[in-house]
Amino acid sequence: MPLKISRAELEVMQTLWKEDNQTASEVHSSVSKHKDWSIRTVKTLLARLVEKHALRTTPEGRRFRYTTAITETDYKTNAAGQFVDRIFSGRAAPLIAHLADSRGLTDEDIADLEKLLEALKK
Amino acid sequence: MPLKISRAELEVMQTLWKEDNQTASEVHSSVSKHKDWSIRTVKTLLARLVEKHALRTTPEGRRFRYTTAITETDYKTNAAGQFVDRIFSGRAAPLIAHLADSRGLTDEDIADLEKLLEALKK
DNA sequence: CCCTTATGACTACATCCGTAGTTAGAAGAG
DNA sequence: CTCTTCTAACTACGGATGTAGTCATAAGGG
Repeated sequence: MPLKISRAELEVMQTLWKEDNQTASEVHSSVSKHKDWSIRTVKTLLARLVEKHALRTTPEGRRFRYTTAITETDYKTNAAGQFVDRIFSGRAAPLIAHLADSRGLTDEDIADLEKLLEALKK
Repeated sequence: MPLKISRAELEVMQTLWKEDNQTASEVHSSVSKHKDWSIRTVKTLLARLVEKHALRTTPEGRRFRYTTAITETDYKTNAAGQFVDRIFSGRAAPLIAHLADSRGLTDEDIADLEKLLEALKK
């Protein structure tokens, strides 16, 4: 089940990955740093994510706390795979080439990639 | 104007990037190798891509030929950029790490990346 | 105890997307 | 000239998405 998370929903997930187990209004405050959404909107997104089993709720008094049901790593791994499949026919190198080309990689990126390659070659 | 192309539309674009300047029914035949879509569906997608200015039409007798109005390279560069921004906060290295981790890179990928890094370091 | 407020449940609605169907006219088959 | 067929144009329709609004209710403030 390849779990589709929309752009707006992802914003909410990211907040909860950073700080798990928040209430709706806490999520709203956190998200407000980036997005000017009403509390309704945030709640709708939370509800949809619960439907999709990306979040779980635990009752606390008369409200909920939301906790992530999938890890950020799993999600990213999946998303990255789907993306390269869709756009780059599954090949990673062309993707990197495009990124390098269009926006340039930072020195940090390059250093990281070198380390990664070292590790891969073993 | 960050030109949104949906999955289905992308399939059509890819066909035209491979072989530009086709009629609707030619595109339909080409696409049929991968997707079991009716000619109607293909035409709808073509029309939507024209609306989005991703394709242009040239009349030929009483029908059209469709030509790409954006290059595959530009599209991919853009898509890759948006993707890393959205999911990986703009950092390429973590994306590669995820790909390497989850599906493994082919030897070819690794070789390509090495060459790329060589070039980048200069 | 009553009123305001916060909260979850449900509803709304325009747009996009996947996937077509219908219609009207041009062009070729006979 | 008539019938079939191909094509563009327009229409359809359910599900996902972005972005909320309404309603009933529980809880806390005075």
